[in-house]
Amino acid sequence: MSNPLCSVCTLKSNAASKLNPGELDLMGSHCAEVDFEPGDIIFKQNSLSSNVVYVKAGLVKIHMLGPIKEKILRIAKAPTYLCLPSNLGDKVNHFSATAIEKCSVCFIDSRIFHDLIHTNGDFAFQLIMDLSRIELMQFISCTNQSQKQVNGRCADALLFFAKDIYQSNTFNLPVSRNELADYIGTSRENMSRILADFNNAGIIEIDSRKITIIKEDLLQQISAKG
Amino acid sequence: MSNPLCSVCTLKSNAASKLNPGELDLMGSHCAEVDFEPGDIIFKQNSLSSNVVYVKAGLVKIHMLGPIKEKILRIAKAPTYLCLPSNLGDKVNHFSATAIEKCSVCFIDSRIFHDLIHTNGDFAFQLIMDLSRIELMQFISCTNQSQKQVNGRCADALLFFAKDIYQSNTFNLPVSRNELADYIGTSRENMSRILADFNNAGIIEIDSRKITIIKEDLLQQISAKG
DNA sequence: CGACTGCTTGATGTTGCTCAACGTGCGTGG
DNA sequence: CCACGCACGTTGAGCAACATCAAGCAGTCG
Repeated sequence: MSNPLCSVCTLKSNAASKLNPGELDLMGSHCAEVDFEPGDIIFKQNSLSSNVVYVKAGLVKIHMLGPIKEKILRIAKAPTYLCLPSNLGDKVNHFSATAIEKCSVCFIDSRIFHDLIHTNGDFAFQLIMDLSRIELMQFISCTNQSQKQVNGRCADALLFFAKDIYQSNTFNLPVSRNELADYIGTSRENMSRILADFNNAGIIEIDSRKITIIKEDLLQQISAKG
Repeated sequence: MSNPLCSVCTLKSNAASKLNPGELDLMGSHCAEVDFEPGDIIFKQNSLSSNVVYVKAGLVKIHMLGPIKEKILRIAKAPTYLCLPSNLGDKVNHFSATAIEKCSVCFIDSRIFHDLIHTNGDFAFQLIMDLSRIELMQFISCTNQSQKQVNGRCADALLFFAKDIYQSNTFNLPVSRNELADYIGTSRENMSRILADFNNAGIIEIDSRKITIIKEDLLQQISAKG
């Protein structure tokens, strides 16, 4: 844990780049930076929280306990704010966040954050834009999840990792099959089967957690057809 | 269509109640109020939009065209803002809104809205709170939808109408079976069957669109068990 | 070495989707 | 006015998709 100087931080959020030096210093003096290893819990559902969480670098999963089992709601890449929803709307976290790759995270006092929203309109506006964009993505993924069937959803997930996260058709899955299943809403066993099927069909190549997308067009088709 | 006086409006949003008289007049002068009948489209996916939409009174559905068919994302009761996500994040609507009961809707120039966010921190903060609360509800409903099976989801929907919308165990369904199916993510036929089953089991009573919940505890149980 | 975790595969059951047929009420146009 | 199409609702039968159960394998850690 360190007490960072936000003003010299090179990994500022869209919103934070609207702050002036004085405001950044204020934020820095009420802010703690922590590093996390894969698997480390950043914050947990139902715990009290008085911080806004900003992921400066790394990859995290947002997840919550559903009626049956764990559900991964979103896989979020830095830079992103995490705690806005549960924190500003309520005092207790309604979901958990866990690092799935090495992460650098800032915990910001939410009173300061609150004050900055009040005093800096550009900052507030950027936050609203970000929240809006996330809401829209949530809408789309919710629709896909409720209408596509599992191999369509699995194709979606693979393309998501390739395009949005790693910008490469070869990547190391940062999550286990079990987590992947929780993400696309199926069982661990099915997940395994589908990946095996894709592999056998020559659509992807699997070497444990290393995935290579061979026939991207086919994967796109599977994703589209549902 | 009328040119309303926002300052004397008795149905102000949480956010708008933070505005001062001058700001309200400014909003009023860039605002148009329109009434909608059930079934009327308020705005449509893929259409261009330069307005923020505020539902002053009534009930609306937010829906979008998925890979297979229509999906109802949210059923929203007044007062609520609708267009924030697609409008501030982008120029085109990424989903549609349709009245499902008589509605009174204000279309507000989004530039003015933008300006108000910049100049009035309380207003911006309220919007962020509202967006956060909606995002959280979206998370929960997404988890439920992906883990519960259909009759659990159907129970959820019935309880939602009874508790959140009508505050009564007897109510008139404002939507068709088809729409209800799109809402909980199943087929029209299944929807019909499940309602018939609930009816036969004495859990609810159906008279066309009039629903009476008889055994709420049982419905709660079905909802919880998934 | 044994216990454990993560992963895979096959066999078996269940859920719920699809298809098809049919009834109803409503509005339109002949 | 009736015939017709159309949206909505209901019901039954059959089947595909998917979950669950069960067993087994490889790698890892104490």
